[in-house]
Amino acid sequence: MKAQTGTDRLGSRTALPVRLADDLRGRLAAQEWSPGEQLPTEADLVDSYGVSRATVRQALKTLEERGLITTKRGLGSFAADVGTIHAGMQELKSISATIAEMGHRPGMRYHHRLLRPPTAQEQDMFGIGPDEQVLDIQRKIMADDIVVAYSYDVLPRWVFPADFKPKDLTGSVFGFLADNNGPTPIRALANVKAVSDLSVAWDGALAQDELFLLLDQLHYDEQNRPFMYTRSYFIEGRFAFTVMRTTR
Amino acid sequence: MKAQTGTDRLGSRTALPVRLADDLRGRLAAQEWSPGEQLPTEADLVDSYGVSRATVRQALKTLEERGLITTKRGLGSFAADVGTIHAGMQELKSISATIAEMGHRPGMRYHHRLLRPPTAQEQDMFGIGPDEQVLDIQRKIMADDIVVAYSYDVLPRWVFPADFKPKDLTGSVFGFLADNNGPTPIRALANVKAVSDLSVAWDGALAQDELFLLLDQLHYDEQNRPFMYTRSYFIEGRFAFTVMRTTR
DNA sequence: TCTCGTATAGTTGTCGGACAACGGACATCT
DNA sequence: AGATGTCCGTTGTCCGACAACTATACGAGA
Repeated sequence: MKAQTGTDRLGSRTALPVRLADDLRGRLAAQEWSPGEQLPTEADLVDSYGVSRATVRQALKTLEERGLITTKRGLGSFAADVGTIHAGMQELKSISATIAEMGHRPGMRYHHRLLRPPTAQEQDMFGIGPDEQVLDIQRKIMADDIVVAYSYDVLPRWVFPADFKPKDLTGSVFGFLADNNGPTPIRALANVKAVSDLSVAWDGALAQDELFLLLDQLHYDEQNRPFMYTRSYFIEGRFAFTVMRTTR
Repeated sequence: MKAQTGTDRLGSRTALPVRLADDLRGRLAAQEWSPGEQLPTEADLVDSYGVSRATVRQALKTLEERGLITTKRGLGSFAADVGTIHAGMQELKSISATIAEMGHRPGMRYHHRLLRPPTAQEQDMFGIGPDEQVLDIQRKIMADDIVVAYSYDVLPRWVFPADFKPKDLTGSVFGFLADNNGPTPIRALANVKAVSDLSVAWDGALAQDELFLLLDQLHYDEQNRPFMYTRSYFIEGRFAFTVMRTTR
């Protein structure tokens, strides 16, 4: 009767509040409640989803932190007006997934990918020795065949299978790791900068005064190990970045 | 004995989990636990702070979403290694407060501030009529007397007291609103862009090829009303922006 | 009729206790 | 030595209860 065993009205086997939050997010995106309108009360959600109030409250909390709803004590929760649910810079997803969610066709073109010894900085960053190798990637990322970003990535050798060859990597890096028993990204610390550097593009396909939004980020896995460093140069104007800022 | 009535080990009258999270954040910043080290268990925190486990869990949850700790079922919560606690772009604070937290002395210099009729776009954005006025602000924001940003702000007239004169506004806008019964910012939706436009600086104090990180944001209050639109041009390199990106 | 305080119902915030699910450590068996 | 089972500590989820808060309705008094 309860959702303990698996599927009641929600998906399969991830954390219960996460599934509930995702479901509500979908209903919000579908405009089930117009902006400012009151959502079902916590008690109603408990009944309709068959989960405990603690679970409901945690799901509502994350939606509130993401700015999709506001909750007022003694009154209820209300839908915020964010017409298009913004993907949001703070959600950690692969660039390809983000492009797909925006309704475009993701693609990529590898400029090079090779195994090489790590620099001193990379040894320190990944906690590896000078004899362990790293995979060095340079690629273009495209949406509907239009270049939206140039990305420079570095990963330590251990994230890949023992018999890995650089040529095996074709599509999304995250996708490859998920399929090959690699680490799962849990979070990333990103530095955001504005840059204007002609040399980021190796194909000379850009205008003189091209601007980039640089996301300089280090990804961590479940064990809190840094396993991927990326510098992604997004061509200004071809990719929208939004951040929902909330007070704690 | 319990923290119900007010202060036990925490501050005064904000939400309990928020106070707890802030306290733990401080202890984390003070390196009370080294990276990877286990924090007290939820049961321990319940005892030491005199709050319920629900409160403890909610506080830990927000710390986890901010990337300060990681929690593993059956094991415990562990301090993440983020040497300097990054302010974070997703925390909604006034620029002045952020500068102060970074250990610098905030300052600002108003270029102009005047009441004027709203543009059509502003009427739509704030939901006001053409006869209501808006306050138009242009100012420089400084840290230790160094200019770090140029900011263009627009607020509808109703956020200010009836007898308000533009000259009354001297320091932080958020501070003024808090002191004068104005709306409290709850969240802001920010667009992040890289720009290179000489005309943003009215004092001609910038070099030719100056770069900016533009935060184009709309602030909302508790009633979900937009009440402040700001375009802040941060001079690249003088202000660090980080985003902790997490999977939901 | 209007104003003001009070009662009331509805909702979220916090509390306490309980059990299930999970991961590690250790003992046991083969 | 290696595999297997058991125990124990911790987090995940559930349940029920009460406090705190808000808006509304109502009634007393002017």
